[in-house]
Order: sequence, then C-alpha cells, then structure tokens
Amino acid sequence: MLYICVTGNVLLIMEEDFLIEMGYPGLTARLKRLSDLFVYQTKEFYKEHNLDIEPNWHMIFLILKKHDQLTVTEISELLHLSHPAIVKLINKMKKKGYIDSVKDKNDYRKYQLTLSKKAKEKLPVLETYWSAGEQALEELLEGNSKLLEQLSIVERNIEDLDFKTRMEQLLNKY
Amino acid sequence: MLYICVTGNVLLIMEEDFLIEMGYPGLTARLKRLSDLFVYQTKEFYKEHNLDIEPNWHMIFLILKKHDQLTVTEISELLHLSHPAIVKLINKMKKKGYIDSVKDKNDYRKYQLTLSKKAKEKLPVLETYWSAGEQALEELLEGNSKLLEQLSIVERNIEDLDFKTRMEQLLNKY
DNA sequence: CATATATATGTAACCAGTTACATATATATG
DNA sequence: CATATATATGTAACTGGTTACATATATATG
Repeated sequence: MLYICVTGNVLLIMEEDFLIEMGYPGLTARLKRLSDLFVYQTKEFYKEHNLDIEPNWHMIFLILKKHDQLTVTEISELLHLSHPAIVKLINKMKKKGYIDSVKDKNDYRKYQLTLSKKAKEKLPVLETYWSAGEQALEELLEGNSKLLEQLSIVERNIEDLDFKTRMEQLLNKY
Repeated sequence: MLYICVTGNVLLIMEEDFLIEMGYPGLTARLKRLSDLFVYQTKEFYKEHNLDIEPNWHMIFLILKKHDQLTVTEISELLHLSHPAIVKLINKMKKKGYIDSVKDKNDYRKYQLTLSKKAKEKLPVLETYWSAGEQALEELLEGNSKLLEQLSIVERNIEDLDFKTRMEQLLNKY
C-alpha cells in the first residue's frame, strides 16, 4: 500500500491514504481521525508522566483560569459544546478534586464552578507539559497557523447557515 | 456571550468561542467538534430523505467502487483506521444488504468484500445526495481546498514522526 | 397570585472511533 | 514435519461526544 509521491523536487515514499484521495467527502473522517490521534497520544503522554488528568481537561483549566467562576451552562456556551458533555467532564474533574462547586446564592438552579486549590497548585507543572504539546503541534503545522484560520472560516460560515440547510438548498436546485 | 469582530471593513456580531481563543491547544477539540457536526447533520439529512445509510458508509461505497473487492484488513490500511472500526461498519452494511462477503478460496482467514447488487443499484440516487453534500462543503470552504492541504501537511508530518514522540523530545529539551 | 413558560442541571441511550485480547488459519523455521 | 510466529478477523471494554427526556427552580403573564 505504498506509493511514490513527488512534491516540488522531493521524492517521497508514502502510505496510500484513501481518505485523502476522496477529496472533499473525505474531510469529515480526516478531522475525526486526526482529533482522535491527538487525544489518544496525549492521554498516553500524560499517563507515562503520571499526570492524573485527561486531554480535554486542558480547556476547562484555561477557561476557569480566565473567568474564575462559571456555571456548566456558561462553559457549554463558551465552548460551543452540549451541556451534557460539560457535566460529564466536570464530574470527573470534581471526583479527582480539581473543581470546587458551590450553589449560587441568588439562583438555586446554578452551581458556580472554580478551580480547586489542588488545581491551582498543579498548574505550573501542567503548563510545562502543555507547552511541549503546543510546540509539537506547531512543528506539525510547520510554524504557520493556516489550519486554524481555515477552520475558523468554516466555523464562521456554519454559524451563518448550517451544513444541513446548505445541503437541502443545493439538492433542491436540481 | 456575543462580541463584535472587525474583519477587513466588515463588522460582525459573533458568538464568543473559547476554543478558537485558545489557539493551538484548542485545535483537537475543534477538529472533533466540526467532524461531529458534519456527521450529525448528514445523518439527519439522510434520515429526512429516507436513505437508509450512515454518513461514514460513503467511504466504503467509494473504496469498493474503485477496488471492486477488498478484505477488512485492506480497507483498514487504505483508510488508516483500526480494523475493529471497519468490522463494525461492514457488519452494519451487511445487515442492510449493501455488502456481499465471500470466503477467500486461497486463504481461509480472509473474506473478500464487494458491493451488493442492491448497493450498485442505489449508487446513482445516493450520488445526487453526496453531490449536494460535497457542494455544501465547498461553500463552507469558500471554494478553496486550503483546509484539505493544511490537513495533509499535518498528516504527512505525523507519519514521519508521531505526536507523542515530538512532545517527549520537546519536553526533554528543558 | 396562580399558573405557564423558560432555564439550569442531570440522566439515559446512542455513536464511531480506540486499545487489548481471543481465535483461526497461514507461513517460516529448527 | 512439528512447532513457532505472523496475519486476518472478531469481541469486549472504554472514550468523548451527541440527542432526548426528566426535574428543580426562576421568571413572566392572565
């Protein structure tokens, strides 16, 4: 399943990759495949260094470092993820003692979430590992942020008019 | 959670998005979030048009259209996905009658997979829906394939030296 | 002010991938 | 040729998202 690939004046021996060959319709699976790869390898990396955190906790650490105190709903809105996703995440972090949760005095439906003392103390160590991850990613992106920019374009356009509606419109054209 | 965003000479009211704000470390979750969005909306689209197929079957239809006959292992290698992922996918497609599977005459461990008669007959209809999806995606990418190219760069670099190893190397620098 | 509606959180069932392990068959080697 | 090793497929348990539904509290309205 190997093939020769000529890019510029460099000759590469490459693995054949049908998802790439597919073009546009292969995009969805490539996004998932790449995301999974990052998640699994980061998990492994943390494990080998005995950090008892999960890859996606990074975003919660950062968001609560910035905003100090947030509810589940606020986090889910800021991250554009569903609230059950955040509930599960937060429950795991609570169980490990990284999150403090206190009932809101003015609205008894809400719980105000903050980073625990343990979490704040661990931050400096965690940051050295996160920094290695960020640099590794920069290497993979070859030092430019075009991938992030291209993703932003898609995200903005989807916010404007969602994917399904676009498919419906294009289908009805014929 | 809204904010004003000035791009060029256009003023936009945007949802705040912390994953974008995070920069590089937000990438993994954005890839997953976007992939999920495509999958869920495509699923919905198929359902509303009473197509009894799943979004990720598209790649199996195409790969078996091109190669005619493949085994589970060959498919998993061509797609760079694990073989259990393909086993599950193929079992569902078999159950719906889209895949024929015959034991290899020369190697009794293998099953040769092909598109069934039903699958081949349905292809022309499916292609009109896939075409709408492809065009919708082109719209979202604003007609250029930079996102695909940037992904290819990352994929190539990872094949060269994996993400975890890069993190380890960068960590040991300090 | 009683009741309808909206919001915040939580739970259940599902989905598409993963790794680790099991089993059957093929191939290579002492 | 017997046995060790490698390969093809399959299964189990896990992960991190989703939608749909349930419950408690807050807010708005007749």
